[in-house]
Amino acid sequence: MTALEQLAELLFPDVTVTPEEYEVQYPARELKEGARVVRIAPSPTGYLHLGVLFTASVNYLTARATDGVFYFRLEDTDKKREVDGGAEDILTGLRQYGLNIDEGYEAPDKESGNYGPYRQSDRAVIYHTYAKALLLQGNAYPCFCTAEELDVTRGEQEANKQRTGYYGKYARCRDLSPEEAIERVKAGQPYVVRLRSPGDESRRVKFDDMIKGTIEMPENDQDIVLLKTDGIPTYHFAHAVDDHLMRTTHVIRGDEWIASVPVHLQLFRMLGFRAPKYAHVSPIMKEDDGGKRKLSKRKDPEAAVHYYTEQGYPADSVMEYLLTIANSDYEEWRRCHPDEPRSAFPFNLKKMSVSGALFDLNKLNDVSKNVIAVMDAVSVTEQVLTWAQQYDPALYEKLIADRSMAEGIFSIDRGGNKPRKDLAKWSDVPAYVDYFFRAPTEYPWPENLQKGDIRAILNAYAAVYDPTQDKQEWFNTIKALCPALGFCPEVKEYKKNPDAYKGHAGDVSTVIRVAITGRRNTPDLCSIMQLLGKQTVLDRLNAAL
RNA sequence: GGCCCGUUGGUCAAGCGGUCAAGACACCGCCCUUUCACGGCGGUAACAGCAGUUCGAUUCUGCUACGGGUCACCA
Repeated sequence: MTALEQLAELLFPDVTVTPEEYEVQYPARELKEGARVVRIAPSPTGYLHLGVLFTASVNYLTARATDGVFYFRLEDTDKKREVDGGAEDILTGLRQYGLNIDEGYEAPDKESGNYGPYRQSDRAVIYHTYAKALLLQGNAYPCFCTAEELDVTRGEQEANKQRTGYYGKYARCRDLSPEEAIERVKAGQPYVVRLRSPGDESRRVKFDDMIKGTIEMPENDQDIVLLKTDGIPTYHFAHAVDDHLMRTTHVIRGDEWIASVPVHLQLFRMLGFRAPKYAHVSPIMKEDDGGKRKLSKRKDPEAAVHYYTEQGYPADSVMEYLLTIANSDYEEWRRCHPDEPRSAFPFNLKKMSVSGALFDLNKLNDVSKNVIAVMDAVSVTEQVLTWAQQYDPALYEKLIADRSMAEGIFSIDRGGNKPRKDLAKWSDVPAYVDYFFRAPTEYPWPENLQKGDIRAILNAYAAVYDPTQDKQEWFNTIKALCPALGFCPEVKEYKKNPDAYKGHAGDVSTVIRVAITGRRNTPDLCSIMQLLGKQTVLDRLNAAL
């Protein structure tokens, strides 16, 4: 056995198979022409980020649009940053937003698909197998430099205005003999495994990004870390091994990775893998002091997907909004296909914007109003209750006490061609339904009316109030009251000769509206009165006098 | 700082050498209307700057400015 072989055995005692065997175990997928295999591969470092949801959506739609595969891989290779329940939070979130996976990690003891394991911490031996092969080929080596030494080197490089990093003459462990490496390993020195990069900084690599277009960069000449001291792979190495073995055809990820593509391409080549196609998605930005910056987990509450849940934005609304950002012709498609599932949209990576979009709450609200406007009352009630139960117990109590009343409230002016669009999110509901549950505390009477006129109107109406009237009858009653009160029954008539009247039928109905709801503006008053019931209406009429 | 990428109205965004430079959100006005909302109609508002290529540049090239990303044993 050569010294190199001895070193390989010493470093990777757990490896019992060869890369070739994995090729057999994970064969090319049998899919129809053009089908794309994509994935979402988050690391469980906290709650689900809007950017991850966005990228996941893009992957999901790509799979659906090509009859491909959308799978989930858990990148839990950084135990320091890992957050308890992080993976579950992400999975729950994706499910909640309808991004169902075709295969992959689903729970700590559950996964589906033939290309697993889908949790990187379960794949150690696979990475080691490939690292060992690289080592045996002379394409990888153990490095014993400590963090402190690396810091010193970086300091020198910066002082000398050199590029920082582990390359060329700075790659001190690169040419350690196998014998010496063996000795140091046996002596218990910690080490990482590095790639022996064949790259040359003066050469250029070119690749086609499906979103950004053709990009040219200097070749990678850094001896990047493949396996960390704990034997766990870095992102770069895991990416190459996993996406090859899982037969990913298109890597669609955040564009913070674009600078690493030369490293990735090099890794794929050295491992003998065919590189996937890349598509780098621009981040969702946020306005900040007049400038733009990436939505930040720390600074921006709206970066967390659970923010939208708490605010009560329906999952559909958020997804619809995200899609309008992803492909700008989505809105038009939606108008033409109001009932189709999102997965039917002919999504195309090439239609994605190259630069990052500013997150626009206005637009989200508008999209969401449209989403909610076409829901039926039963469904709205259901969702409001579900939301309120968790985030607004007081509202929940009010609504659950009389569910049919709740449905009645949400039925007002709903349906038909011109539905109301009052609600953008469930947290708008408390203010919207407020007056159904309590008598007015103040009365914003119309300024143009005298106190005496108001009393007269209220008295006159109370005398003829009939709770069984429908909307038309109701308004006819109002009109009939007008002449005796000195008001004009017809608005048009009034406008022709305003001085002849104290006001018009609209003013009369406004007075009643204010008395009953405490507001000048509400949806259809007749419906409101019907829901309130006779006794409540009379009580409020009297209270206002 | 090196290396990448980007820059069309307040925001999102069509455009891919010849357009009076789409559309959506927001804003404003008018109409409809018992209030509000919905809806309809209309309006304000943009090609970062400078060179070059071209008969002609928002579209192609270069430079400048500004913005973003990245330079870890994090992903």
